[in-house]
Amino acid sequence: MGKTLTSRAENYSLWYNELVIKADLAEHSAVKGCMVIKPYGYSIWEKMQAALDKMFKDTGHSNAYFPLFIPKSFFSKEASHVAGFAKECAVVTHYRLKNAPDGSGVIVDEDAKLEEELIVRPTSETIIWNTYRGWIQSYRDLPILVNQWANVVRWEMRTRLFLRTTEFLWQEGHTAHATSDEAIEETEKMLNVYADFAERFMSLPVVRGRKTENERFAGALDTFCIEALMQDGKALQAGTSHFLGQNFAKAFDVKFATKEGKQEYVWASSWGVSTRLMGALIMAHSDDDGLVLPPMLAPIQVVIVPIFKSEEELNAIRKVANEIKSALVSRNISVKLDDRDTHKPGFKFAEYELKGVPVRIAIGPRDLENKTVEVARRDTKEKSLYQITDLEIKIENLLEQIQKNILDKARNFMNVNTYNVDSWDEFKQALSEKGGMIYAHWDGTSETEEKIKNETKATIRCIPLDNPAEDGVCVYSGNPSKQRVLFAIAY
RNA sequence: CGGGGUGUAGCGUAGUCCGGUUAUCGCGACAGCUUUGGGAGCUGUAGGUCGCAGGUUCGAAUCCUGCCACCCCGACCA
Repeated sequence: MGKTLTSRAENYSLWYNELVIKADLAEHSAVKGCMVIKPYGYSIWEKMQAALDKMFKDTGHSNAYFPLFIPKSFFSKEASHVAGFAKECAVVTHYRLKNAPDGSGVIVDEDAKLEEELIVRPTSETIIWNTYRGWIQSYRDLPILVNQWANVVRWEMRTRLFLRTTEFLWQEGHTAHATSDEAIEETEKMLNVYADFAERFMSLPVVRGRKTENERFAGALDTFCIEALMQDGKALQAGTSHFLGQNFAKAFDVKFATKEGKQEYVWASSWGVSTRLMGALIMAHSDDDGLVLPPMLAPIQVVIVPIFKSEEELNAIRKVANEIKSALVSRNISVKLDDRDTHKPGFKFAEYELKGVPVRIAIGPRDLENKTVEVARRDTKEKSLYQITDLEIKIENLLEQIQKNILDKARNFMNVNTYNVDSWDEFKQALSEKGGMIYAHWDGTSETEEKIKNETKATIRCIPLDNPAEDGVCVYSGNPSKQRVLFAIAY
């Protein structure tokens, strides 16, 4: 069979690439750096979207939609923002094609040059804040709590399916507030929504923290993030939430009248997660046999595989299988009955393992006699015989257990691979030997951060929010430090 | 964007250095029979712009030029 994966130990990055393709999540398109998200992969993304969208709505946000194109001049208005994104923008310069005179196809019509070029959005702060100017006059118009689900384009030099693609899907929340405190509160609230989502739905433990000045979002006063640890010991930034201060309000002249009748600039936050979460999900839990999906995000939670020798046997099993299916569906469990007679059970077992279906129920003639089914869980590969009575309740419990077990396993992995380091030699050795999340003292300067990055490739992922104060000396410079920060090699 | 590698049927590949009948093999697909509690067996059939575009040549998968895409390493980044 051609569907065996390269093992993680052999070549982690090859394993990842093969898994994404063989599990039918996505494939490369004809366009450099852009992927086709296939139905199975997209249905996982839809589950993520649905859960996040509900969390956004529950915290008072509404969805809206802003244009794909941004006038180039908008980017000049916030200096650090343009500095951060200028190098990776796709630019629309013309609006028309024409037939080539030599009949070789179509060419750009030079007569159709745009007066002002349009940028394909790499993020929407500028177009949104330009719009907000018209929406906000008074403190009564605030806060604005808006999210948009959209695609964005960042012309990255090196791409990888889901982890970094030229075009990607994401959501971006953009909020406007009357006070700094309120905007900061929003920034932190949404960071917590992300962390909560990661743990509850993705079974992914994360570290919440604050970015250093170097790693801050272009145009933000403060950037918060959640960082997760992948199985190869590298960290992955899984979501960010920014306190933008009044930077965009000033750039786009968005002021409001306070209760006292004074004109003041509006305070802002923005926050986002992307299809990169798919990459995090895949890399955090999957094994050498394929995908391992937490039940809450699995498109198919339970697959039923009949085992039969004859058409009559299949019919008898099908009757029981359909009863089980209905019982499970009535408890909101998504079930697929794979009664194809064109593939053998072993083939189906392997296929659903590759695709990460959390629970498999096999029913054969023996089971019909004994009123049992064979239940196999994807996370541990354990198989056991279940009495068919109240099966839906048992399966519901099992799904919860699997969800929890995957989280526990990931958390344990993170704990084992998180450690304190107190000297430079130890730091370098830890990075080259095991990777993982390293807590070390840092003198707080960008110079030191930069030097550490150049010498080891490790970056400060964040200054964790729940960081205890602790006196120490910087592992690199030996200068005094008040707390440890989180270092890792990152995706 | 710099360095290295790759591109031959849906997938994986031989052939490329050293040009020469009808482009190799396996998996998969299709048909039939036998099978079905961990990726089935046998027999037969179909499937190819050799990444794309030029060029050299009597003749190009093979040599030359340009381009496109993917993979790895760097720089950049969610």
